[in-house]
Amino acid sequence: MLETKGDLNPKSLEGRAPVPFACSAGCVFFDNNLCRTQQGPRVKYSRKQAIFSEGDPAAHCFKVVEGAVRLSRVLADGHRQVLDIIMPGDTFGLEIANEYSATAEAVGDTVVLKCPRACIDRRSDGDHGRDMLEMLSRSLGAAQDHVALLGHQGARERVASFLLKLAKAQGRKKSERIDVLVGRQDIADYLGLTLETTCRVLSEFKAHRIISAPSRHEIVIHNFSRMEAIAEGEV
Amino acid sequence: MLETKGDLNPKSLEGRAPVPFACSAGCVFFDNNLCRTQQGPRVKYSRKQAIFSEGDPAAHCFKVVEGAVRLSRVLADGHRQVLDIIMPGDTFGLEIANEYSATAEAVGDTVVLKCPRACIDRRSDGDHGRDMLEMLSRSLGAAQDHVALLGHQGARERVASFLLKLAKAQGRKKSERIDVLVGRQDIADYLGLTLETTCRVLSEFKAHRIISAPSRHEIVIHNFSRMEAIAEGEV
DNA sequence: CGGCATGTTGAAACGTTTCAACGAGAGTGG
DNA sequence: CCACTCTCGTTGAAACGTTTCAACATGCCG
Repeated sequence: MLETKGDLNPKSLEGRAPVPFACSAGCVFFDNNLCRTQQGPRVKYSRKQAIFSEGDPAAHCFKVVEGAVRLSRVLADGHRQVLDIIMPGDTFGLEIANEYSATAEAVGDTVVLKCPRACIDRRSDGDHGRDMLEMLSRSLGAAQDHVALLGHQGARERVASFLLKLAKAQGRKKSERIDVLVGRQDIADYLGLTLETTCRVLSEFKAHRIISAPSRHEIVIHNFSRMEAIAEGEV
Repeated sequence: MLETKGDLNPKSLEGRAPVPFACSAGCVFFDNNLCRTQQGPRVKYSRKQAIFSEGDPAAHCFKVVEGAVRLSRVLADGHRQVLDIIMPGDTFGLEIANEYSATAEAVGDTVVLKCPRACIDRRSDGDHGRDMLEMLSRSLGAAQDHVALLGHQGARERVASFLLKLAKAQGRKKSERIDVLVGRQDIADYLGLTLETTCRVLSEFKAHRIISAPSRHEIVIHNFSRMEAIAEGEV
């Protein structure tokens, strides 16, 4: 069930190899407001399409503009671990090794910015260097949070944390609708749980009227502070 | 039971604030062979001493020269998660935020290199920029490996992976003695297990003659490939 | 030598996984 | 438009592994 991967948008800067990338002072890739300005070398991927696969030569790094990207790895035993769900504004695929260490796939229709790695290698100076450090640092922080979550938390805490993460990423305040971008299996693989356990916890939250689920892909958090308490382990 | 923290060595460069740091072209911090060359702004910490604590202003970043450093975080529920055990040659404490997001403590007597963050901010260019990216990238890779480990692995796999990680970090080949730098509780907190489970797994390995433990702080892996098989989940 | 931190082992309790069955929704073709 | 199928989600009951609680062993340092 492999899907074809690569650029959907033939007009991306990708093709013009010799001129590496407009990566000097004003490189849009490093503009944190980019998601709003909507300009730059945007590439579109459709639902479930692979952006790169584990082991591919790490030729570009990316920033999510719209949609979301699932970063995952398949373990020796066949299980899949979702390492991160990357939201608009965050970056992925910035590797120092020559190969990607994980697979990135679009979750729903997704727009990303693509920056050739040559640009990183040649011009990792000044503000760009700092920006890249910042991106990596943020990814590292997210990974460490993830470790802390998987280390000592039960199923309830994990699911609650995930919902709060989604709510925060989508800028939601109390009692607002959340778009659950990914399916239950993805949530489970991200949280290190089984699909069934994830489902049961969600049902439990529903039963306690902490959330409701108008549809498969939407969740409303009715009791935000309760949810935060659960995430903190205050059963 | 808080221990006093800070420099043991008053002669460290720490005090001479106005002259930021000899961080130009030849900055030793970025020399990957540094552990061998043994020169530079070395600071010594003794067993269990804090190098920095979660929330402290992130004024320096560090590289381990000798010994090992435990990076941990205390969660809301009081549990402690060990995020990483940092071995010679690897870096820690490189934050973009203004505060450290975890606590770093020396495991046994430890020598580290200390680089003021000002140096990072001002001179994150050229080769240094790349080196820093490389460090962060390596930390990120380690964190992602850790996530994968905690996500879908049982106690046996976790302990086996940890022992192999130690062996690798110490450059051991088959059937050599490993220095278990940290205590059982640290191993447990790193692996997201309880002290008892960790202990039981170790005992099981001993019973199967895969390892032996001459002392509390030493382990010999007798059957390396068996250990690797266990780490991969091939029970 | 005592005293305390650390490590080890046992048995019961607990939570998650597994296996299995069923339900609901989306897309397809008749 | 309906019936079909396929994927995805939901729920139940038993099996499994880890945690918890408790007791005991060992090693280290005063």
